[in-house]
Amino acid sequence: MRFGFAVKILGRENHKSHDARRWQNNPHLLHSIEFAHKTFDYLESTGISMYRFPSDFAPYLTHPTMPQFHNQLDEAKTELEALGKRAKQLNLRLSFHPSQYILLNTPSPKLRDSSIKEFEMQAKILDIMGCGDEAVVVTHVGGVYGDRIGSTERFIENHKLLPERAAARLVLENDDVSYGIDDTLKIHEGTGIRLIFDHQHHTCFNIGQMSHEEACVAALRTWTNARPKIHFSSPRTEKRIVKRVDKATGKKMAFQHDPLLSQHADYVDFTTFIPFARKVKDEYGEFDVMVEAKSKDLAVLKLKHDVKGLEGFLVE
DNA sequence: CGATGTCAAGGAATC
DNA sequence: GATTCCTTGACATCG
Repeated sequence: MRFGFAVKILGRENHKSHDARRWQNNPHLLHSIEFAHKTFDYLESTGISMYRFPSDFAPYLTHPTMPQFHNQLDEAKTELEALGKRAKQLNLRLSFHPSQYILLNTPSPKLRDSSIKEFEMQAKILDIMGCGDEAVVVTHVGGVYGDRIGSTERFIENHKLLPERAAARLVLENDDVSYGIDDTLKIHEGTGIRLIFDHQHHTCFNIGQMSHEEACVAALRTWTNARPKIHFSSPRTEKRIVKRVDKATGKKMAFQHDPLLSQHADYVDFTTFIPFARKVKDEYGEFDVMVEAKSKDLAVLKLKHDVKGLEGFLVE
């Protein structure tokens, strides 16, 4: 079992995950790759073996009005290959997760096509790096557009438009408001797409009768060519004070929010994780865990510590 | 240097 | 049809 986190390292100060400068300053994938080597240094020194790249790792790579950025994969080919070689040496499992604006099931052909381009490019980065089938690009089903059934079917239809390499990398995750495991399983039947089970999302949105363990095992069984992976996080339970601009006065006001199931806690509640993971492992076998906690890598290190030496857990 | 505004992008709820 | 929230960090500019 591997544990990983997304994008940002909290355990090091002044660490950048990618070249985030604005387009006026000509950011480039080559700079992001240098940062990624630093990230890999950290993964190596802490023993973390799974990592998700930032979605804008290659800045403006598919931006419709900025063609000057569109050749970055060619321009950084050698460096990407070297980065991939190093990932292999470190036995790292890598992934991407495009942003909320990338939507395969949109009714807009324009947005659909630009989304497909984005999936294709992120898959291509992993291809150039020489990553195996375990390195995936994660997406959600997308919007409802007033018609859940139609929008689900449109995902299946639009999936056929993906270039072969993009389709091979793309995997589908259940979300917390619109499309649950029942929906993603249906889409799997129609497309063969592999499924990520998100434990917290299943807590938020589960219109069927499946338990977390049942739903998870069903998702894991869609992986035929690589070890499956799940997302795990715990809901935030404490109340939270946020500051927002009050429209009437223009002043910043403090608002108190109730705890929300969909918000991520700083760390993972291992008293939930351990029995869940045990059951799933008994039923299915080995899988990896992407930790989506606010404390990122620190939460991974704590969870690894929490399960270390426990019967049934072989932490890689 | 600290504070504040801004960033490519969509969807859903509300009126 | 227009507006606001969602939500996050870091870049970039302003005073």
